[in-house]
Amino acid sequence: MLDLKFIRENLDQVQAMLDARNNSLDLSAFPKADQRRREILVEVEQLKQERNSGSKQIGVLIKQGQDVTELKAQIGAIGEKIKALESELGEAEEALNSLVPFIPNMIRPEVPKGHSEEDNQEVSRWGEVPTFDFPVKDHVDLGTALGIFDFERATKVTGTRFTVLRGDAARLERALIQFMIDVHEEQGYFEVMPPFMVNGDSMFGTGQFPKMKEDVFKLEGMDYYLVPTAEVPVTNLHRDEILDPQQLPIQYQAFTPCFRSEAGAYGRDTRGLIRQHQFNKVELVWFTKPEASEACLEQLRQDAESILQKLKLPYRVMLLCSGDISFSAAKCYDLEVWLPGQNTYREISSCSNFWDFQARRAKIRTRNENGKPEFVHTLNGSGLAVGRTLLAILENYQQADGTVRVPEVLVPYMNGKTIIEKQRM
RNA sequence: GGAGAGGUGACCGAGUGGUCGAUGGUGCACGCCUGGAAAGCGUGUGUGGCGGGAACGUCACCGGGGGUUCGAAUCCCUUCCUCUCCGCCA
Repeated sequence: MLDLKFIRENLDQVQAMLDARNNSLDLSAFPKADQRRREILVEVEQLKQERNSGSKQIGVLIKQGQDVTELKAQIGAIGEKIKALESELGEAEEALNSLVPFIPNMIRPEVPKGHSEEDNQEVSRWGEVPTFDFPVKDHVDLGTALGIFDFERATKVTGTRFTVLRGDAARLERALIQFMIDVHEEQGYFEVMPPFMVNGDSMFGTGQFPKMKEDVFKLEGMDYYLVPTAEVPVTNLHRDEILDPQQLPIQYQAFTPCFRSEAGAYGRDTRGLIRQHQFNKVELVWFTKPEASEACLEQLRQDAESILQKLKLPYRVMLLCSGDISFSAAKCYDLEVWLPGQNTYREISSCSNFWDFQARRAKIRTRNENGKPEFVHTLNGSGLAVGRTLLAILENYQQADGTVRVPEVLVPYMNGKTIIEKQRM
């Protein structure tokens, strides 16, 4: 959320940000509602002051045994006025509440202007795109032939966009999770395993709510939601807290499944593991002092990249443009892994700096040098999306006979297994 | 799920309608004392909104929301959470 004062004093900048994001949110109601709120507030407070001192006086007079009937009536009348004004105040606040939480984050100046993912800026590339002297299969064909995926039964058991991993694929998924956590542990991340359901306040804190309500799964009759990413429970760990500046930066990692309704993606990526309602992810989350966050984003990105490097998967780094960057983010890098089956790079990690946007929503603060509370900066990134990593391994490590080599660093996690072959059952 | 007890400031803990943003203690900060330290003594020590250049003023906040009242931490309703007992259960 943006600071009211900031919006008030920089409405042009906020509008320019909306334009850059291709966001058609209408700010025209803001100045009037904001001004009205403050005017009424001043008036209400003045009346309350009168009431407070009057009430105190009544207390004194009663002790002295004097008659207070008339004064009571006077103060009572002030109370009526206050009630009326407060309902007006409520209207002004309602107007602000239906607008301000829907305003996305300001964007860092170095973020390129653009309309869609076409305009994202390539920052770097790592690794050699593999060449094959046989017809390349995509992960669906590979996995189905190997008997490590069962899409049909997953559809029977649950529905579309779910998958059953079998045998070595299930093991590889667990191996990847364990491997990622081990690497990040060494990089200084403290592991937490949070709840996989969160309440509405947490969803608001990280910016999923109120705007993206239709993108998450809600539990019937409860204010509980399946986590769309570990970012939500982990960032909200410190909601309503003032963090000791000496503890910063705090670096967490968390493995969780992620649940997404994919409401806006009906025809897209219907084949295979790319876009599922449920997928696993190891998430990295930072809480930093404001002045440190820009450097921390670079570190975070490196930490995520290191997983791809150790797995020897070719990838490129994209700096998202203003039209493609998410609601809460001020700046975001996507890591895109090479997928031979699609002959293209696909997103496998997203590393974002949220500035003080989430911290303000979730009231996560620290203290500055003068001991005054100030909002922290929050950052997070996938390190990495596990399902897409598995898919990338299958496609990049496939062999002519349809088997798949296990990346060297994962062999110990696979009980020494080096090749994934057709499953026995 | 049934019965009961609670939720107060960084922490402990008073406060059951009136000058209470809240006694006291611990902790913390600064000062005095000391060769130095401990002890002791003194002073200070919440957050947010609004107004103001600032000093400061004012309003709000005693789990959340609503109500009664001239006035609520204190009374009523509702909701969430914690603890104890019973039930159920991986």
